Amino acid sequence: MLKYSKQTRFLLAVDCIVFGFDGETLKLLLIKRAFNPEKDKWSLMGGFVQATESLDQAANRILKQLTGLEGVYLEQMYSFGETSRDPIERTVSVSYFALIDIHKYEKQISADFHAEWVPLKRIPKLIFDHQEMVELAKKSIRYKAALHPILFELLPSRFTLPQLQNLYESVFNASIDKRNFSKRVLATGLLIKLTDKDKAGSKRGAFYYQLNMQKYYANFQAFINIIPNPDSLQN
Amino acid sequence: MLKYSKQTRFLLAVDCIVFGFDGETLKLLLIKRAFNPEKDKWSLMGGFVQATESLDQAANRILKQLTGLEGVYLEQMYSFGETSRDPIERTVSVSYFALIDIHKYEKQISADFHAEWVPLKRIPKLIFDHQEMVELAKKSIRYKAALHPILFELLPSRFTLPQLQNLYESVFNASIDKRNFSKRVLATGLLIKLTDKDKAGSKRGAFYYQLNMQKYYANFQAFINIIPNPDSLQN
DNA sequence: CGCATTAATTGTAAAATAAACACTTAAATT
DNA sequence: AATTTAAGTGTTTATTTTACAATTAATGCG
Repeated sequence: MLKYSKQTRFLLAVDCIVFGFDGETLKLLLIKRAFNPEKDKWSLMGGFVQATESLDQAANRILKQLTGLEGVYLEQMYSFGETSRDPIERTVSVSYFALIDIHKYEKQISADFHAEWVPLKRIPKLIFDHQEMVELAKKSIRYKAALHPILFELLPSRFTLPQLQNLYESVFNASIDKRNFSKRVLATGLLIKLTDKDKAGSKRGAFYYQLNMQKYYANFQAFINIIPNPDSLQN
Repeated sequence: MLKYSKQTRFLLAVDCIVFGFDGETLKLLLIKRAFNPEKDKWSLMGGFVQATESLDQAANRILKQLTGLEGVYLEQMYSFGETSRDPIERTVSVSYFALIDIHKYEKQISADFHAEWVPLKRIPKLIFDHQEMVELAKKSIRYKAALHPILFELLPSRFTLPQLQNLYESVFNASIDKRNFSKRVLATGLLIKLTDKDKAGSKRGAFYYQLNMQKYYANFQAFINIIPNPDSLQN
């Protein structure tokens, strides 16, 4: 078999920035690294790409190892290729961000992989350039969420408007007028109001909504402006 | 030195989708591949990442080889990692798109590298998955240009409003009302009207403008809406 | 030299969208 | 029954976007 024999070959890794939302707080899934180098330090979930799998397959495999979940919302973000980003051996990392419903497996996670949900506001020091990856991921979901309805991926199938607003406010680090917010969100036609309420958050209770999946998939690429002033994305 | 000894290593390539605009037509810079496999077939400009350079450095090096230019607008786009995208040996390609002022070196290009400017509407069959890269690049610049003033990178330092409008219309494959277009563009405050005219395109001549570089760099991240209906980005 | 041609330039009114703003209501608790 | 707490809801104003066509500058031709 013909080969490009003179060329250097590189280690390829995939790193996943996994976001979750518990109805109150935006969180990242981090692990205590189980092997050297940087054993026991906080890290994103990552792993080496195998010879037989594509990048997307690698990302999905790694995410499944971490969370047990398949079919998670996963999007390639950026490839990090500074020559000395891994002190042991040069490794190029293809980063992905994932948005998952935190409730779907709050438990199995930490048991199997020493993983933990950490509030985005209190991310510890991370290994290598993972800090930089997290920063870019925050920026990326803000950017994308300003234009597309991706944040629903973070919510359970039934959710309330106050929860949704809370999520948007967390992602954009802004407070939004609730009258205008509900107008905008409902105007998308993406939400179906259910007849029962979530009584957990208040005495009165808040009506549950669910996504109109038809419209959700149809309009996913469309621009949907939920955020008042997109200039908040500037950073 | 410690190594991740058990892991597979991969060839890493960089491929550049280079856009140019001659005042009339949007074009891509393509080359006739000089080596096997697929010798003499049309291809994007690419090359293998070297052991001592970062991904960005590789992209800049390759772009310089092709165009002789440095300091070109270059942005990492996406990493392609299907296992058999290169039939010879598995290669992961990190793609970049570049926006250049076509006039800066219309000539030296084709001489040195068998490169040619090809109208975007008439791209020939390309090797490997380069077709897919081009499609993604078209989509990416459309997306980005709808929100940020990147298209100025395609224009010479002095340009006219009709040229600029033509560029936007080419990128978005749409026609825009010229009164509304000039209002929007001028409202950004990014343009400085010069006192002389370009007499090439019409009898009356069109005034030259240049970028206010201060504002350009300051507002680059800001959202600038020049495109009437961003839903045209849906595809 | 005036006339015809061609593309550049410019403004306004109507419609749509976004922003600002506060009271009422449902349900649980005391 | 009264109190507490958060959910739910509408209107007015301001801003932005859209639709739409006549005038002007310069050239070349008769």
